[in-house]
Amino acid sequence: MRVHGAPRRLRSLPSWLLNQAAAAASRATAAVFDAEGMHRSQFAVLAALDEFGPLSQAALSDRTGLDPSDVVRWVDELAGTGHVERARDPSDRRRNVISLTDSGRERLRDLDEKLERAQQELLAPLTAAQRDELTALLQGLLAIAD
Amino acid sequence: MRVHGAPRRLRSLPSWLLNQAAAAASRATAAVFDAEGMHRSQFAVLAALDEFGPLSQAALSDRTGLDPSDVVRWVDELAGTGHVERARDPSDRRRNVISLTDSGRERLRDLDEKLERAQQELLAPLTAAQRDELTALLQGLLAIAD
DNA sequence: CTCATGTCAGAACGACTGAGATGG
DNA sequence: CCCATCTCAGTCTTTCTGACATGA
Repeated sequence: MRVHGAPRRLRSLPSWLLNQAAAAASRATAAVFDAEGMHRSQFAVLAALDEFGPLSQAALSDRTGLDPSDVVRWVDELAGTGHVERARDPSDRRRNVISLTDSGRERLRDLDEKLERAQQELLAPLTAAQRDELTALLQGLLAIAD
Repeated sequence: MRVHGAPRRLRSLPSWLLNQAAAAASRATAAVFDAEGMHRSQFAVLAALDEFGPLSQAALSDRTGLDPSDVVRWVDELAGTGHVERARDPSDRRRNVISLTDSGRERLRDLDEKLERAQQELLAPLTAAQRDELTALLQGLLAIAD
């Protein structure tokens, strides 16, 4: 993508810059996920399960921001590849309890490393201090505390 | 969207933060474009024409980052609403010369105002200094000089 | 009855691909 | 002949909507 010659109106507009930067970020991480035969959203699901333990699909939707109907599909795939397990919650039989398998945990560690390298690549034009600052500002914008 | 309870792995990952922030930015500006019956990409086209004067569609694609085949459609619509004019370039008859009409220039000023308000809303959690810093960091990330 | 949860099919959208027509 | 430009049709992806079944 050519952005170097963009009009000032665009290149000084935060919403446009965020969209361009997100596109660059997607390109940077796509290679990782493609190589692993895995999808971004699946990584989000694995991350949520690793941090919070077994969760219902509704809780997974809340934690990841994924649409509930999409959680169905990603969990289907992750269950198919053995990275998570789906079980009925005995205490509330509407719910599925999704839990991480050892294989899922391994895959997550794999992805951590490779994603870290992708971040370095994406953020290459920035100094270490600037990277931290950008991260902090984005967290602030999204009202997320780190 | 619920991001407040996202796993640390996600909420400290710049590529994820950029995607979430871009989604928030799209939501903030969608209201403006919808109300004006106009699309983001049309704004980008108008902005490029206003800053650089009449351009071929290929040049518009370069300036805006839009796909050439999408430029066709947006210019179609903008010509239909009278905001731009399409003329054959006499010096190279493969090319269309797209130029902004007075009506297009007016619309652009309209959008400037309303988009500015949308930015304020989007960036509300940040101080003025932080907003400038975020803008500068994103420009740096995209290797854009302001 | 109501609400929450999970499931499914498909709509809507945006970004892109490939092929063809025209002309330099 | 090769390349640039524009156009069109259609794919691919992601996200979301609406309807439904099950169960609290």
